[in-house]
Amino acid sequence: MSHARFQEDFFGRDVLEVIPELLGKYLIRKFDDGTIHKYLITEIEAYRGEEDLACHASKGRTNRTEIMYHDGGHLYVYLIYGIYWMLNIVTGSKNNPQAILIRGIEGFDGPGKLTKHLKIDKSFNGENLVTSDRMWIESNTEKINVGFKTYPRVGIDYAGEIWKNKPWRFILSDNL
DNA sequence: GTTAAGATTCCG
DNA sequence: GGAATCTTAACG
Repeated sequence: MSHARFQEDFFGRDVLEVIPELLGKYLIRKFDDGTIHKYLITEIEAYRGEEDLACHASKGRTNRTEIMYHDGGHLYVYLIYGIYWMLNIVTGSKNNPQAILIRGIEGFDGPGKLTKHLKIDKSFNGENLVTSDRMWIESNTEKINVGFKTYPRVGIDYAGEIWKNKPWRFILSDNL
């Protein structure tokens, strides 16, 4: 099969619409040595708008969150705890800050672990998944319908009961 | 300029 | 449970 890279229209919708569809799809990484690897996306979380107190954009538009205000399809990458890079995919329309945190891919569970393996760093912040030659998303032709379960998001105790309890963490089930 | 806290992981 | 480790944002 030729490339089935996802385009702007996929990422441009509301994050809650995109997130169940992103599960079970492939994250493609082309490393500097030219090798291309495909990773099944197994665990992701949604962060939705300024009203979502767990979303970084809840504090408004800053240099850090600027990328989330762009239209969908860009990457939002930041360092957490001084050690780990977090990989997020921006979704939604322009000036509508949303993102999906990639928490797990096949073989590498944990947002900090997978970015280490994928060699993600700050240079990926703002990367465009539609035009990038080192990272993009492809459809999965083998598994059309995937099962998933939802859970509350992780590590956001500060966000208050309402947002803390939103079932916006999606995990791929053993499917079909 | 200083400081507090964080979308995590590993070790004990 | 605690440390590692550094960027961001909120002070002033």
